[in-house]
Amino acid sequence: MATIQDVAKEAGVSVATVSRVLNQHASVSAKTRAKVEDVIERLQYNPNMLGRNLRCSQSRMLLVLVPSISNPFYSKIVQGIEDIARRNQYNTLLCTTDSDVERENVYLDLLRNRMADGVISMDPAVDLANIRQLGEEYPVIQCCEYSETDQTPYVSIDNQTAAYKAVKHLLMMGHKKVAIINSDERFLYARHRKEGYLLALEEFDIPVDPHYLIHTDLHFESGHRAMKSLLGLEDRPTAVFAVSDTLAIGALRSIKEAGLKVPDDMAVVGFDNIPFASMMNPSLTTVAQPMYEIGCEAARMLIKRIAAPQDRVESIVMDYELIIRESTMG
Amino acid sequence: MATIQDVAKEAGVSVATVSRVLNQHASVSAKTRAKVEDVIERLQYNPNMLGRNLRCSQSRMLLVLVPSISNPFYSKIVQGIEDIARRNQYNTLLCTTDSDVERENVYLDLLRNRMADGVISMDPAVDLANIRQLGEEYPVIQCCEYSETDQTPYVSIDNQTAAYKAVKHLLMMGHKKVAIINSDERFLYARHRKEGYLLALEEFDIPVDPHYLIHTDLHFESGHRAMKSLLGLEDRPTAVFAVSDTLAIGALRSIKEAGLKVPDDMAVVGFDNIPFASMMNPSLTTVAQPMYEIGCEAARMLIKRIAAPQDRVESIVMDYELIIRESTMG
DNA sequence: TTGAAAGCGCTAACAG
DNA sequence: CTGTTAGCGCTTTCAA
Repeated sequence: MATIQDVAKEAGVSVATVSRVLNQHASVSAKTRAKVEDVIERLQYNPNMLGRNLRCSQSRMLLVLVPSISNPFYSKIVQGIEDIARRNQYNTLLCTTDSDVERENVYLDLLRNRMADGVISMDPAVDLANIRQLGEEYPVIQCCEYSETDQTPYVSIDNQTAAYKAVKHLLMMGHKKVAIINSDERFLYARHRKEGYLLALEEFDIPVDPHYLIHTDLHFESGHRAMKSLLGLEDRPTAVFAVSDTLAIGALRSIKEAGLKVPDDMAVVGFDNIPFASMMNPSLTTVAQPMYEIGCEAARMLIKRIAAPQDRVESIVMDYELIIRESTMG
Repeated sequence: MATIQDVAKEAGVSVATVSRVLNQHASVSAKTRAKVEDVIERLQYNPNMLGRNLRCSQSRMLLVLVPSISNPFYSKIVQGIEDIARRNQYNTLLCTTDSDVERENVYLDLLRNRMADGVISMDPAVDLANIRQLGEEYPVIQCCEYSETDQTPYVSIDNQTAAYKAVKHLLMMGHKKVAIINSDERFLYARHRKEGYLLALEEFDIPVDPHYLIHTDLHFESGHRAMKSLLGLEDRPTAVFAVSDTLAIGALRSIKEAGLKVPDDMAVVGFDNIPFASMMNPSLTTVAQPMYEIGCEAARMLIKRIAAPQDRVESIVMDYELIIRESTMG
């Protein structure tokens, strides 16, 4: 394992010169440069980033906190982050928190340890007070889930309006009994989507039935279970709005197991438009989030912030789109 | 940002002592330890890993190369890797290669740059000669896809027998016309699964119809397209074996769009048993790979290898299981 | 255009 | 049990 010293000695120059060649400094004569490059090639020299990172006090690493990597929604966002990171010579440290505050905190140590130059947090479990304080000390971007009360920049969509439109679509199709399978309301997006749901009901003068309000996590087993309990209701709904495609997919399965037809017996709307949504049978009506672009924007914001920590970074609200498919329009 | 120097000065001890406290050395008196820990707390000191890593010449980072993070098959494996890594104080550097050799090579530079202590490669696109050479210089573990000719340790399943059993299941149900949607045969697992397919056909004295052999990538759009062309055949098959659940899911969609019934008009078997497989309508018969455990084993092997690079590490062949569901058994 | 030298923050001999 | 010191590999003044 050759070091910069070896290269310098072999090329008959100082380590400073080798470093300059490595970093494309203009102030190196063509001849010297050629000589050094030749030696680098011959010795198969690879700069040791551990040394460089210490010296430069940076890791060129972006910490990305996701609740789960299994949900294709997050994978898509991560793809966007990675692409932008790579283009800016950053690497991505992807960490799965399972929405566990403690685990999340361990990962945040990577920031404090200087193993990461900044963090994109998608983790709804985040201790918000914590994140805010962190945001004052380190470059932090919130993605999808965020705190309304602090200044940490975020990228998200208008969850309330999006949910409102999804539910309105069901109501316009004549449904009077619409349930919602929501996630935990400690998450802002869950609160917002519920508000949208309520707004739509109100507009159509439909009273809220508390039995139609279910809270759970995002796994499709949970969607499956939620739908099952909905189907067991005395006065069961004719349509359901699930705040995540994974939940909706679980719900579809439940309905099929009960021998019912979608959308005739039960219409279903999901949220996110993960790639699987269009492959389902029936295909899933859903609110499409621009997942990849959300990731890209978050990464751009973070990189900007790392480069100029004191600059103000504007939060971004992205567009969404209701995609109508078979699960509501047979 | 306090350094170890600050702590030492403030506590009135040497940096060596602080370092000893940090690293839980037994040889520190309780009193000194308490004093130092108190200062650490007060100064909110966090050790700078950049310094430690340089000094120790390690990054405590595991490089993980996956073709794609969108395929739940890989996400599950990555979960296993991450869990084991975390338990051993390693972090995971997850990199998506898109099966692009060049991108992969850029990521492998992270090894050469000492930004990672070892690598788990699941990338079928890997330049095999390359990986072998790398394996001589660095800790490398191959996962799922591997080279038969070199000594780099791997963890995988017996793809040939697994495919054989999957196809045999179809043949036992009376199918005489069984197609295979395979991926690129530059991948060992693709060659093995095809061999298993051929073996089963041979055992049942069924001649191979070249029209029933399709090669493509793993996206479900590709499965969708492949099935469509299969359905367009003059003498179309009555069953299909897809070498990945994603392909099978695309195929299911195609069949439904053609107005045909699964499994009556067309039986479908997938491979992997990703979580979505059981949620499909109809649910998908598939070969279950122990994805999570595969990841765990790969991580264990790598960590062992990093600790003792010269020790021999045995490759592991894991079990699989054919899971029969509605897509073949109505 | 180049080199000498300092130092990023940490760990680990070695000596006491 | 604790301190002194060297040095991991690199970049970057500063001076020549």
